[in-house]
Amino acid sequence: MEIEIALKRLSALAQQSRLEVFRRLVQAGAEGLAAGDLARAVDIPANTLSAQLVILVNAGLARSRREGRSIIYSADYDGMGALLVFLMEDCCQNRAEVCGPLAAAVTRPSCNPV
Amino acid sequence: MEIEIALKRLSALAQQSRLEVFRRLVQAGAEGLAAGDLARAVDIPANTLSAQLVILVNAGLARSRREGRSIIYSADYDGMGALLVFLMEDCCQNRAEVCGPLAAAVTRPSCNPV
DNA sequence: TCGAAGTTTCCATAAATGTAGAATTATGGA
DNA sequence: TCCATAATTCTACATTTATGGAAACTTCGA
Repeated sequence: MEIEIALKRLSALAQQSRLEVFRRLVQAGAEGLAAGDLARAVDIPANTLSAQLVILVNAGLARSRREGRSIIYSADYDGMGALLVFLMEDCCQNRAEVCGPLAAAVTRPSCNPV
Repeated sequence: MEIEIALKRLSALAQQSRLEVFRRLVQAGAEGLAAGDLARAVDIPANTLSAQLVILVNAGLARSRREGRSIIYSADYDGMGALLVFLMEDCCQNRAEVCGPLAAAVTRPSCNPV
């Protein structure tokens, strides 16, 4: 992954409300959440949230689609996975000290559903 | 990990020169690098770099120690590992879509030295 | 005790970011 | 066609962040 993209994604996550929004999107799964519902859930004015969502989408961490009058946002798992791989490989050079705790997390059952 | 700490670490990495500095520190390994050498390597004025290093240390991504007249900086692997675990577990809920590519990375030989 | 090397702190300035009111656009129902 | 709903874009303002010159601090060798 190019550094510029990694920086964009890191910046997108490095902000209180955007990180919370992203987590909610992950929880919501593939169906996603309408912008309005999201705004109510995180208690942020619709236009402010809209600006945050633009940043997440632009960073490749979320997607949007229209459904009637609503616009539905969902987490971009591929984008997030690629960021984690970048941090692990390019940034940390697969150092055992960093891999260790992560290997434990990645091999947990929740991470490998049947 | 607390959200606040995660945000601090993400912010610390979400900046061009700091990300580069962190990568160099990872490359340098446990011995680390003197602030001055680092400044020359990344071509940044000493005082500017110093401010960046404060941010990395404060975020728990780097450590410093004095050696004679020099101050040696090194990457904090534990801090970085914890951030990755946070992103994987708390943030992404160990979703298989995100774990997948990461599992591949984590099981590579370079990540599990003899 | 002095001076040089290495680094940080102080400070001011420029640039980027976050926020939300008001206006605008798109959609669907009456 | 008209209205209400859902969301975005425009705009301005306040806050935060990045940057580097100058001064100060610490360490070591002469």
